[in-house]
Amino acid sequence: MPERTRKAPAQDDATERALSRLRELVREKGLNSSAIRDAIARAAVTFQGHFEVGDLLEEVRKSGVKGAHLATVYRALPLLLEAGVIQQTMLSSGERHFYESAFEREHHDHLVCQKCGTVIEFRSEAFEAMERELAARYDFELTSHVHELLGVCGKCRRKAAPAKRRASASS
Amino acid sequence: MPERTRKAPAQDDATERALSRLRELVREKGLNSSAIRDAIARAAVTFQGHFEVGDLLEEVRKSGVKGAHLATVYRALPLLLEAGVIQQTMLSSGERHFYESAFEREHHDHLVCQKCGTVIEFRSEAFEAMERELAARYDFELTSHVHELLGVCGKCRRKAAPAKRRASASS
DNA sequence: CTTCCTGCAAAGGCTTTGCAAAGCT
DNA sequence: AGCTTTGCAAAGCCTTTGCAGGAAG
Repeated sequence: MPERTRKAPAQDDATERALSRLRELVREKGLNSSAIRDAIARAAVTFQGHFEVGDLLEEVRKSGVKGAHLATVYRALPLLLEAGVIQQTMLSSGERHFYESAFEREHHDHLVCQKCGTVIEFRSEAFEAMERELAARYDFELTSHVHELLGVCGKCRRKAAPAKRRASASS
Repeated sequence: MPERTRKAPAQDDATERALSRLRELVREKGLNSSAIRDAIARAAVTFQGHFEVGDLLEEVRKSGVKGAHLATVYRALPLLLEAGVIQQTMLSSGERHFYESAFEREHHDHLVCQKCGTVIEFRSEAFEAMERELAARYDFELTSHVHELLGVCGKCRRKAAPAKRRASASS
């Protein structure tokens, strides 16, 4: 198979490191390790893009684990989050719960096209600096943030608005 | 009864304007007006702070409308949103759906204390400017955004930190 | 009179939980 | 052995929908 799921050479290592980290957390908590949970973690780290719980389960099953159950994925999620393997994202008005791989990735935020659903990640040190400043002003200790810009991408705009001739409707 | 729900003199006017706007939208859509929906709208505009659907229903009932039903509130929500009477907010990781009055209010974002739940609103033109710039860079036309800073407020920090001498807290 | 609105109840999604069996250490 | 983990099914939220009667235009 041509490089379908192959990402970058460093990625496979990262997956392993993520698994180690998860196992470490599991050990710290005095829990047991489990092949299924590892498979879930692996699927989560390797997942390209944003996913929902069902997507993750599907991915796990694709990876060979046949009996995996949705409840099990749900039960694994808190651990994955705590281990920093995944993080929650808030796409599209919070109607659904999305996650994405978060291991050894820099924090980033999202630009979401409301027409085609395209998600673009962006990172801006300037934003972060301003956030820190703002938090300080309110005597807050920041732990995280959510920053999502909703709009319409250029492609969709050109597709939808070729009849843009300043007629009636505005804004 | 003393000024319980009295806010500012301009606020009552705003409530009426919000109602007018809603009625206008209703008329445009060829729908009927209804006392209950107005009561829901009124409760929404007057609501102090963020609320969920249940809170809104409660408020409506407090206002004298006894039989109001949850389904009715749900059915009114899209209209209130479209009329710009309320807007959705995305507090605390999108696990629940919050709304807040949005009529004739400037856009603002939130700073949320994860310990005590306090929500502080902030507005920063600098942020907005940067967002516009960033959107432009990606050829996006912005329609809205979500920006929420999560952290711990000073009060909670001072409350929690000094007593931090417990030994084996497995938390 | 026709169409919309409402309460009620039932149905739908998604997520969590109780249980007993199977698995890890 | 003594714990955790899992599948399964049932229970739980929150939200939506179908229906019949009441209200608005």
